[in-house]
Order: sequence, then structure tokens, then C-alpha cells
Amino acid sequence: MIQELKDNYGHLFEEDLLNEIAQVGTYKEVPAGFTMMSIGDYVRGMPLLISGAIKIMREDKEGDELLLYYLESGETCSMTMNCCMGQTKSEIKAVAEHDTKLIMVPVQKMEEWTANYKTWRNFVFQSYHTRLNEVLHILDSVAFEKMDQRLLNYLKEKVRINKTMTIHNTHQEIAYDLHSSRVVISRLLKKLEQLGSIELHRNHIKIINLA
Amino acid sequence: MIQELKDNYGHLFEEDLLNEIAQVGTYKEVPAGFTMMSIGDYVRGMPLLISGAIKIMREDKEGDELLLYYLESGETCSMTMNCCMGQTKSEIKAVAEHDTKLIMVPVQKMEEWTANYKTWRNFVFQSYHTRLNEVLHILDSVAFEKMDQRLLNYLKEKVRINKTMTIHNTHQEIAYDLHSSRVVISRLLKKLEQLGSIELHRNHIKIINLA
DNA sequence: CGGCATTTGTAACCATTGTTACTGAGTACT
DNA sequence: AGTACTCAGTAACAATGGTTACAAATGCCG
Repeated sequence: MIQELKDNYGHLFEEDLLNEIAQVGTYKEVPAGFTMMSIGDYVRGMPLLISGAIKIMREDKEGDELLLYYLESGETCSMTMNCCMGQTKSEIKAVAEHDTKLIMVPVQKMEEWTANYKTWRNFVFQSYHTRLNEVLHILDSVAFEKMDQRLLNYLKEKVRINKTMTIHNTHQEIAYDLHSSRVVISRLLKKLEQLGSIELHRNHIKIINLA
Repeated sequence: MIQELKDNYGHLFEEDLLNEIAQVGTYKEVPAGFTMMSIGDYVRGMPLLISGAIKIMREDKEGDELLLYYLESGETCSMTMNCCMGQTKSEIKAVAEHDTKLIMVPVQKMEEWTANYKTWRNFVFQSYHTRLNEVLHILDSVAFEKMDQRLLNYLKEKVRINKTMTIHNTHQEIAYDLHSSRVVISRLLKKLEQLGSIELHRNHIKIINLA
């Protein structure tokens, strides 16, 4: 575990802190598609991603979803920190996008490290910074942009996260992520295909050029 | 200044920290309607509100606006902290909603206090917590709710912030805050009037019962 | 009071998104 | 091959919100 920590967090944390994390953290592997947390769950630990990616979503009472952002290696979830601090319940849902390796750190340590390690403080603040900005960008997207543009952004982000030009999702799944309906997404995807931006296939979409 | 600090932050910070704030902070009064910060501005200090309220907005390239939330006394702006830490430009626009009194604290002190004062750390984390949740709620509102419900939420929030049952805004101003159009807002307000929830007048709206 | 600017009310129309319903294509299983 | 199931394409329609245009009301100021 210590080696994986060093690979992913060595540039961020000093030796002492890395060792502490290795001591109290528990290593976990999560398969793609696994729901790691739902709204209302109590938060017991804070995840430090080693590899893979986790999809963070918002959900309303009716179970409608909206994709917020992805966590990648070297990142953590500010929402979780948020909840740890306040002893409140989770405001988000987290699902593994790929097979994911991570280290869970118990909540109690957070405060201690925040007091003792400058690098940890910076990391925590940096995380808040990133996440707040990401939520703001989603907000921009939902508030100011039309569905065709949001879909384009979505596809671009998928390509970035998956590091491949093929997106393995059904139209229905995309519709859930964007909080839209399958028919609407099919319609817009068809337009993108006619523009030559993508190629549609059953269960996957080949990205040609998203301009 | 020290007295006002104690009144508003005495329950949060210890004597030492209050004194430090009083030493390095500068007292400011801002008239209602004054734009305190625009998107792209560099952030030089962090505001601690004494009285009044500040409206925090998001803005896109075309100048379209969206109300995020209000800051009240005893609160600060996480967005600002965000920017201070990262030395980045402001992501938001801030306009005084009422006449507002506040203390500006230079950025440099933030990090020092975060290391030295547990109460300051908690305050900062608490602020992040609150703001992140507020942005999430706005996102919920924009993503999951229709305009009539959003308008209702807006009116409720206005009543809460202004502590009065009369809202002094034109329909156009409300439309800007919700990123909608005047005609749509007039239409929906009329419906609310017909339901007996509000009374419409020129330049102000009297709230009867928002259920 | 009379004129002017601002604000509000209303109607007609359009665009986007969502809904329903049905069809056919692709896949999996037997 | 036959059956069943999921996924995608499409059309018709509804609902919401945005736009344009104009009239009426309100309040301000000389």
C-alpha cells in the first residue's frame, strides 16, 4: 500500500504523513458499477483514489439523477470531507465508473492532520476548490446551456475520463446522467451523427470528432 | 470594531484570534446595490460580515446571471477563500443586497490562522460546507424544478433574508436572478396572485402566504 | 395637471424539451 | 431457427418557457 500511496500522493504529502496514512488507512478495491455511497448514508471515511474513477451524482426525492463530476486518482471527495466535518449525511451518490483502487481514511484523523500537516491542509483546500468549481461548471451547464451543448460536454468528459474514443453506454444511461429522456438524447445523438461527429452503434458510441 | 467582532464572532473565535482579526482587518461599509466583486477580479481579501447581506451570483459570458445565495452576518464567502488559496480570479459576482458592514481580512493571514487556530479552521470548513450545500441546492432547483417552484423558493428566500413580507423588486429583476425572462415571471406571479399567495403592486410584491 | 419613462398585463407565436406509442434492429438463449 | 428481451429510430403530440409586440397602469417631475 505504501508504494501505491507514494506513486499517487508522494508529490503532495511528506514522508511522515504518507506513513500515517498507510498505518490507519484501509486499502479497498471496488468493481466498476458498484454503488459506494447513496444519499442519506452516514460517512465513515474519506477516500483517497489510487486508480480508476468514481462518478459523483446528485439525486432528488423522485430518484432523478444528475451527474456532477468524476473523481480520479490522486483526488478525494470534498463532499465526503464536508459530511465528515459536520457529522451529516451524504448529499451525493457515488458509483465506481471503472474498477477502482482506493484507500479509506477514518474521519477522526482528518482533523488531526489538518492541524499538523500543512500539505494535508493544502490538499484539503485544493480539493474543496476543485469540487466547488466543478459543481459551478455543472450549474453553468444546466442553467445556461441547451441540451445539445450539454450532451457535447458530456461526451467530451467521458472521452477524457475513459481515455478512449468509444463510449460504452446506452442512450438511456446518458439520459439519466443528464437528467433528460432517452428519446431526446437519441434525437440529439442522431444529429451529431449526421454532422459526422460520432457513429452510433448498439450499446456504444464511437467518437469521431467533437470539434 | 472589536466590539462588533465580538458581537458577531465572539461565539466562534477565541479572544486571541478576535484581537488578531481586529488588528489586521479593515472595517468597511458598503451601500445597498454596490457591486463588490465581478467575475475575473483578483481577490485581495476575505470578508467577514457584520451586518447586512450580500448577494452572490454566477454569470456566463453573455452576461446572463443566476443568483446563487446570500451571505449574512457571521458568514464569509468560501468562494473568496477558494480564490485566495489558489491565487485565482473570482468565479462569482457579489452585490450588496442591503447596506452592509464587514471586515476585510488580508489573504496572507488566512493560512497562518488556519495553522494556528482550531476555531478558525472549523469556521473555514463550516463555511465551505454551507456554501457547497447551497450551490448544490441551487443546482437541484435549476436541474429538477420548474420555474413556478423556483420562483416560490426565490420569494421565500427573499422573505427570509429581508425579514419583511414585502419584496421590493421589479419583475425584470427577479427574472435576472432566476435567469428567466420578464414575461415568464409576470405570468407566474399573476398565477400566484390568483391563488392568493401574493399581492402584486408596482415595484413591490406583498407576500400573503407562500404555503 | 400633463407628459414621460418605467413597469406590468396580455396575447400570439416559436423553440426546446419531454411524453407516448409503435416499429424494427440487434443480441442472447434455448 | 425461434423466442424473448433490450436498445434505438421515429412520428405525433403536449408542456414549458422564451420572444415579440403592444396596451394599459403607475408613478415621477416639471
